[in-house]
Amino acid sequence: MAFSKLERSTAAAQVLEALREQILSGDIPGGEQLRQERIAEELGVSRVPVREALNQLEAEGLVRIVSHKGAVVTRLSLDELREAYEIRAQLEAWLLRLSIPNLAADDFLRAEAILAELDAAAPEQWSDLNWAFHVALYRPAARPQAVSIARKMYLNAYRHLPVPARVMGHRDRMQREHRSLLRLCRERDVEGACRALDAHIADAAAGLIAVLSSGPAAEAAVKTRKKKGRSE
Amino acid sequence: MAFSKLERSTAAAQVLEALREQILSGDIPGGEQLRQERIAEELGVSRVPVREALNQLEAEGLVRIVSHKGAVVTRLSLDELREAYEIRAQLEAWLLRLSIPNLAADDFLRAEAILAELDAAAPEQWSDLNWAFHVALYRPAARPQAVSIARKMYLNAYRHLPVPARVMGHRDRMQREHRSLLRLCRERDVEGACRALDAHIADAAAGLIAVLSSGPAAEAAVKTRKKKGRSE
DNA sequence: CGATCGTATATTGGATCCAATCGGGAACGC
DNA sequence: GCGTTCCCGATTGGATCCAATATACGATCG
Repeated sequence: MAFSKLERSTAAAQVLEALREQILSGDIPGGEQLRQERIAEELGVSRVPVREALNQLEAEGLVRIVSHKGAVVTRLSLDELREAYEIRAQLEAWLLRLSIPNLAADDFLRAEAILAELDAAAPEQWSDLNWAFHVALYRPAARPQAVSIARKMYLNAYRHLPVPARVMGHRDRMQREHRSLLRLCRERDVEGACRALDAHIADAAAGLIAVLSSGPAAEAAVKTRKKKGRSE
Repeated sequence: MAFSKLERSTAAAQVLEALREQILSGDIPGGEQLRQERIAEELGVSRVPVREALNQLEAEGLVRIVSHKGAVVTRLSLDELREAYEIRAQLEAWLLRLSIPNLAADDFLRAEAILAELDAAAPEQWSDLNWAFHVALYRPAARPQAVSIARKMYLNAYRHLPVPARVMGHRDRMQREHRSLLRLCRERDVEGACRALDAHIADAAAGLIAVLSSGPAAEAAVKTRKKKGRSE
């Protein structure tokens, strides 16, 4: 079995965590059917906590449940992906605008530390570190709900990027954009920083959409894997 | 029992719908403990679908579940309420900006019909109609996720407005603001309309916050009711 | 030969039963 | 008198069992 029986709080919470992790990482690709029985036995619990977790995931928009048919991992259309990035751009630009005047030396240090970490990190960590960098810049804005929404949009889009496209990805370019964004924040150039942030997000969107629309081959490869069974 | 056994899809979905309705309408006030047993017998189902519904509500942020202690209806702090309105303002201004150039005669007609309906409607319908008006203006933007987020923020804030404050509320003022906003949209005055919308939302926020911070009496009255039991 | 209806099976939805945990109160000791 | 400990009731979490429903396959009839 692929999972180890963790010992923490409730079984439902563990199942939720495990499933969410696997969905957001792309380990379980969009379109995949989630069978309660299989998940239950893989995690060593009964179907009840699995169902509770699935319900929660549905409310989070990560799976879609149809009565008596089961749960399927959702997949965002190109339009939905575009919109997710647009929403991020709107919210994060606003956050940055609020934040820049109050960014402290501490914040800059942490942001730089994250960038340094990102330079050396393995691809699986890029997503989290990238987001950590963004959030570091928004801390003084003190708008947790907005950050949470933006994060949700970020993760929900990122999982659609096929794994091969992540490693060969545009990390250098991203890092350049990060560093110039950080510089603009240091100079308290609100308008410049917001423009840079907007461009940065638009860039990421364009990259994802380019991969998805030009290379349906990769998508197909991911889809076929679901048929073979993922029980190893 | 307060609920009639509806016959539709699954029991869990019915419970979810019923609970969400009651929470968003303010019928079940924030801070209230939700006992599975009671809800189950009131709706004539077992505790299982109730738990599934509660899990979903937790993911929606309407209740908070603590292990082995139960579910409590969440209550937003003043800061959180302020932020919810700010997020609405950001997203809806963006939506309006996208929308105005493409608003058709049809849209204006529908918006006006909603305003007319609002003039005559009972207080319980104000919330839905108010939102329907806003959404009518955003239709050409074709950004369903953003609308959905804004709606969630709207509903989540509105349920905190004590019922007495709703009826004596500022409907006339709201309607004036609605009509001038609509006029600006007709004139394709993007900047003016966005300013008006921003002011409109800020107004609503100020009203709610004024009621909540000046009149903790009403809040206390609501809280005490929870002790008496709501079984009628 | 094809379409349609029925049945059989797999899978989900729900109910009941049991276990784990929390809260409060009583008994005990200091 | 006050604090501590232990136990009991209440409530939630989880497992097993049963019911309902959808899908697939095959039989029957036109």
